[in-house]
Amino acid sequence: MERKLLLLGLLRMHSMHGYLVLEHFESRAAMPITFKKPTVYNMLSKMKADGWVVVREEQEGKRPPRSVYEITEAGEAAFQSLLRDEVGSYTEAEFPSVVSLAFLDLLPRHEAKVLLEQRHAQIEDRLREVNASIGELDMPIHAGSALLPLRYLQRHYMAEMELLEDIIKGLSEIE
Amino acid sequence: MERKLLLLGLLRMHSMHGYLVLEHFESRAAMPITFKKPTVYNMLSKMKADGWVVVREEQEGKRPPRSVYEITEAGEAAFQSLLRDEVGSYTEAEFPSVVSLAFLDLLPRHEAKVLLEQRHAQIEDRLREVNASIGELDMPIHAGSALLPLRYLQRHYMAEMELLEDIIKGLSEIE
DNA sequence: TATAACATGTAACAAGTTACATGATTTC
DNA sequence: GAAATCATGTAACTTGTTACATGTTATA
Repeated sequence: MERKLLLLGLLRMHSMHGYLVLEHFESRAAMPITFKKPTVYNMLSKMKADGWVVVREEQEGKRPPRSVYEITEAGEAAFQSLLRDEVGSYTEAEFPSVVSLAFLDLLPRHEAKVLLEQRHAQIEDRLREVNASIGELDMPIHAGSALLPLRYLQRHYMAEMELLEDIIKGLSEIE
Repeated sequence: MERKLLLLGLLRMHSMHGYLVLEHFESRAAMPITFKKPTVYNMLSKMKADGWVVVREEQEGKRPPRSVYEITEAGEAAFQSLLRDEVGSYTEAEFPSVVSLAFLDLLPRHEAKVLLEQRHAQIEDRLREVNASIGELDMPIHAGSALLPLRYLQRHYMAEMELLEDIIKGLSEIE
């Protein structure tokens, strides 16, 4: 559902073709969720079948023709309804990477430390990416609620890193 | 992968039958991830086919017969290898419920507030569940790393609630 | 002239879910 | 005697991914 909301929300701002949509969602630079190519193209044709969008063929110069998707009234109604559903309800996130922490004490202290530091570095990279994409926006103060997901990701990564630091510190101390 | 790790980790502590495994994973009381019935039974038979577990039929009194799964040496090796993979790497979580926040400013302030309060109440319920299951463990201090996922969930829910409170406060102030 | 970027899709597969199906036993 | 719990599974479906397939046009 949240994928539909997101795609409709994007098309609502600007009509666009699939390839452009992809550029928005192939990285987690703006959203804590990603789409792959076939997902986007499939969703677009499903939305067309459902009457949520209409398609217009466009050709700029000699480039490959584009199918530009524009939201319809039915699409806008779907968006409004999805928005209310989604804002008012909480869908659990799953945290696959937390599972393994339950078995941490089975690893030799030193090995655990090395592995957790690896993990920490990976999260640090993601945080840097998010920071970068926030920096790229002009006047982030005026960006309104579009910034919330990014701020959320920032907070989340920082919390994860703090947790790891605590665990690593704990491992070192008891030695 | 993390599901396999978790299932192996459980069978490693105690051999058990599918129904008992289910009781561990149908709620998020101990892990930020859940399994449904067919998933558990399918995984168990896959693990059997892979030689990670052996099955023993057991009958207690006149109850339905149970298939008790016991981890093998190959299963233990798989567990050890999965554990190292998983601890050392970070798998992104997706946050479906954050997506809709990007469009918050499209809602009338008052409606947004009501919906966010609904959501807040739902998270509060989950937090209560987690707190309860931590309370049920005896001597949580000695529980070792098994407690980490629960503490993680606690932190996560609290952070989500704080974020919502901030947003709600922001909505009220600008009125 | 090779490679990256532009542009769109299909087919086969993977993972997990819902709904279906069955049957005994304990508890109310 | 009905309902909940114990116990195991299959079939069909949903969602999303990887791999396959194609062709043009800038760019290095």
